[in-house]
Amino acid sequence: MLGIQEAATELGVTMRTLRFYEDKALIAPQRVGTTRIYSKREMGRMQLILRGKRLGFSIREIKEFLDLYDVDPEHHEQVRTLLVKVTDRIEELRQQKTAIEQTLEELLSIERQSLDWLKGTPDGK
DNA sequence: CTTCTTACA
DNA sequence: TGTAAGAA
Repeated sequence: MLGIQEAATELGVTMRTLRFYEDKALIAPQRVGTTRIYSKREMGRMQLILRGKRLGFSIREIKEFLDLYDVDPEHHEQVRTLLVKVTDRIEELRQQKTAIEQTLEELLSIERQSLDWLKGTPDGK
């Protein structure tokens, strides 16, 4: 059981971040009076939240996944939901990748044309 | 001094 | 999410 300061340090986030996710109902640390206590469970959930964020999932998506952790002990529906989200995310990234490649090609084309134009001018360069 | 809440950026 | 302010 850790205090908010220690929990934050261990997770590499700030106390604000922990309170933020609690406000979004992704975690629900115990309370001793008004001070928060972070158990192994909250720490584990935070690890998953942080990873979900790294992978580009929204807080809502992460919450959906996390909530199944309690409702579905065997993690059946949980894994299915995860697979769907992961598949969607992969597709989303592929589209972004294509968009970036197109923009890049367009930019490279302009760069080439500019360079060529410069070659034909007096003080060219 | 540390944590909490609330509000604003 | 950071930061600030006032309470506990």
